[in-house]
Amino acid sequence: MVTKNIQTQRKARGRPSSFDRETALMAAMRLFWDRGYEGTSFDDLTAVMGISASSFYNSFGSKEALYHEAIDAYARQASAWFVAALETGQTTADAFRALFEAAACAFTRCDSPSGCMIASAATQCSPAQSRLKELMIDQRRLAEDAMKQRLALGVKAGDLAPTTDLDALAGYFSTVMQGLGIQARDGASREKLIEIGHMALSVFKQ
Amino acid sequence: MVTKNIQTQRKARGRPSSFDRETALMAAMRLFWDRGYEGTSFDDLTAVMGISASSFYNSFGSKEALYHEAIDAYARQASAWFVAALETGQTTADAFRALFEAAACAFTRCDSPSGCMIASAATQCSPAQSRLKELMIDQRRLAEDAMKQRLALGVKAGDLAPTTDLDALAGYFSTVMQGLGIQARDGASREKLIEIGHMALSVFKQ
DNA sequence: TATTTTTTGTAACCATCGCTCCACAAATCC
DNA sequence: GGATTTGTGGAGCGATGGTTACAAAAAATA
Repeated sequence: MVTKNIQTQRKARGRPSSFDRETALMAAMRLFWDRGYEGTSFDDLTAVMGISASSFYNSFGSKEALYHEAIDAYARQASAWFVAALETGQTTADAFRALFEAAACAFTRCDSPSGCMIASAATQCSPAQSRLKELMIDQRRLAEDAMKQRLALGVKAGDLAPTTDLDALAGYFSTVMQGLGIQARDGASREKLIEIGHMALSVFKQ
Repeated sequence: MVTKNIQTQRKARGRPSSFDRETALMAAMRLFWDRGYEGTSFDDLTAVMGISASSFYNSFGSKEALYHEAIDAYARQASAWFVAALETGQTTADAFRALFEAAACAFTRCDSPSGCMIASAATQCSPAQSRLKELMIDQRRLAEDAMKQRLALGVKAGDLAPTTDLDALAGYFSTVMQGLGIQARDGASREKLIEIGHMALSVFKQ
């Protein structure tokens, strides 16, 4: 779909784009992040991206295709701090402490919409968007899996009891993470989110 | 807005309704619960309510007014188990254990959409629905306040340390509750939700 | 300069959205 | 029965949704 410049020497034929694709994609991502798929209209998108309808379809195919790209971009960006945090510290508790602190920061950046684009997406939507709904469920599952893997590492390291129910614990942390997304969306401060994250770590003690 | 039958003796004038208002409202509530406000179309509503457009406006005023009624109905129904659970048991921990178990049950009933109608509503929506968004934020705040009050009772009863940060703890439980709503929406089983709720209680065992 | 390739601007398209109007139907009151 | 009141059915409205068609514009190639 996207024409690759295999030979950077050869210049592109045809009329050049008047906009930067990546910049436009980021703008679209933020709008989707803030308003969700159904809450974001086509006109809002083209306005914030600074392009016309024809350029939109020429470059991104459709609204749904653009949403997919936006989710991918967000997931890449989010998994950066997500994975990095989980690799922080010595103990499993340290890692999850870092994870929640990173989430609290990511969910309350002044240069982005609040909360998590994935956590609060398509929880309620029309049947026409059932495919997107499933996609978001998968994305949330990916995050939960990543947490589970880190917990398994903790068991292997003797950090956690071998009897630890990894699925349940990962589900618990995933639940807190998703809840944090909603709290952030509702205007909770970064400090409040961090405090909540710290409280969630009390499952480790005892 | 609604005509009250002050004198039950006197029969209602005019052509009688061909549908039961409460039944239609419940049907609408479930559809909104499942699809959200923007995800539910006018035609979907009239279809599931079994009435025509004119009867719809005659009885409910507008889509938004109906949504308000639906939210009120849900809040009444939900606060029933919510408040009852918080009054359960001796200790504060008992009360919250009951609360999470009640939530787990309420969020996974086969005769209703999964999850919480309020927790996952309008987290992402178009600016046109900003009033509804604020309404939902208020509703979520009400739940958090109720939890905070129960925690304060625990301090008064000597159940919790006087130094307990009630706001933070209530925020934490509220976060877990909202996360449970998303988990349920994603298809988590009742057992999983209960397990997660139990883990959330570990904040009590210092 | 002519040709080819790609992007852009403009103007529509068609379905759906929430909603209104109005003539008619069905009940009570006098 | 006639008047009054209230609910119903159906047609259709203006606005907006996402999408497409088409020709002009701007670049490389020949």
